[in-house]
Amino acid sequence: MENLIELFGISDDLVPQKFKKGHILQSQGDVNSNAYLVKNGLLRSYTIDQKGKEHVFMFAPEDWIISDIESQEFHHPAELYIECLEDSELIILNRKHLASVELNSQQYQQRLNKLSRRIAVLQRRMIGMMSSTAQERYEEFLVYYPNLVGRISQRMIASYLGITPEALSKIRGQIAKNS
Amino acid sequence: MENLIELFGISDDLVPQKFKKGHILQSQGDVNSNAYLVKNGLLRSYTIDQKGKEHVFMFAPEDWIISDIESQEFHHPAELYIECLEDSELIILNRKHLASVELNSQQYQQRLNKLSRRIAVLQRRMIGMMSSTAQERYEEFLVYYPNLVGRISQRMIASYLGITPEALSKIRGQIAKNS
DNA sequence: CGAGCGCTTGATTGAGTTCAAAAATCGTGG
DNA sequence: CCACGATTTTTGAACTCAATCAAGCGCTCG
Repeated sequence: MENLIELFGISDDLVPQKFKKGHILQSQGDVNSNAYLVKNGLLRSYTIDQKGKEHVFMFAPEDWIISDIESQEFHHPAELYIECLEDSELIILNRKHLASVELNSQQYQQRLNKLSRRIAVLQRRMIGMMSSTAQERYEEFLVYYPNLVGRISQRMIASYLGITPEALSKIRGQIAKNS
Repeated sequence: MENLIELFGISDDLVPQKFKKGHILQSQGDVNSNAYLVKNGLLRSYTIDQKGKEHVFMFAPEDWIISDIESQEFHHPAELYIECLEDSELIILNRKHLASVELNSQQYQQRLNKLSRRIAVLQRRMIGMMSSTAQERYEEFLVYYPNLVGRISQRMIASYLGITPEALSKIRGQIAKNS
């Protein structure tokens, strides 16, 4: 946890702030987007597509950092909403912190490492999306995020998996039957 | 192009090597994986799933860098094959180059920038995968990679889009009819 | 206590897959 | 440069997984 903060080369003025469940930290289209370090609680990022449907992009429980990278790094309008799924305490990292003064080599390495890890996760998810059925993806989700399952509504999990809540409910019924 | 090499802090011993179309540079399971900088030609990375089906993960034309990040960065067995789709000239960047001696701050920033960009691309692709039909994804592909379309077989494009070649053929037929 | 939200269940529909076979294109050796 | 075999692309019919539509149950929190 401590080293997550060191990652940004700053430790003053980074006081955790409290937000209520349901609070939307930033919206699609926002230009000055932040990154959020979760001290405790749970966030999600998501988009709303042309047809008005939500798609969860990622969840961020304790010790995770969440942001719209494209917006934050390239100053584009954000594609993602970021929302509190629980009452949460967050450290807000704005552009000033992120594009901060000279970092040392180790801090850079840590940042590179974090980004690489995220790419690895996305890579696995993309491949799963292309090669696995909804049921297989759900079972994989249970394995990878066992501690999140109880905290997140089925609706959100379905949205993360790229299916409808109805489809997930049927899959769960199916799994329950075979055991 | 030049600055792509500078990105790795080295300019000696990085001589382009030639490979024939069809050559497989690395396979699923390989542990000592490299990154490949394409001077000219065209590469793809792909996996083969449990059912024996190929899924194209990305294409890399001139000036792109391609690698299995998880393998390269975290020393895991590679999940991706990397293959030449055309006769190609490549600069091979092995771990020694990538985990190289002290980079300067600008070089680090460039690397962070490259990784962020790749995340942005993956993010867009994931969201498209969840919210768009096969036809919409194909049309978006035509817009984003107009210069690749003629160089890549329909089979590969279908695989990149996450559909079968038959489905893509029907989509193309449909589009041709309406114009 | 009631209204609304989340989850389930069932019937119907539809986008894309699978299987099969024909037509077009590519590449290689003669 | 042509011819032949192999691969790619197209087309069609049957099928499947997940979406949609609709209705009902159970909570919670207001």
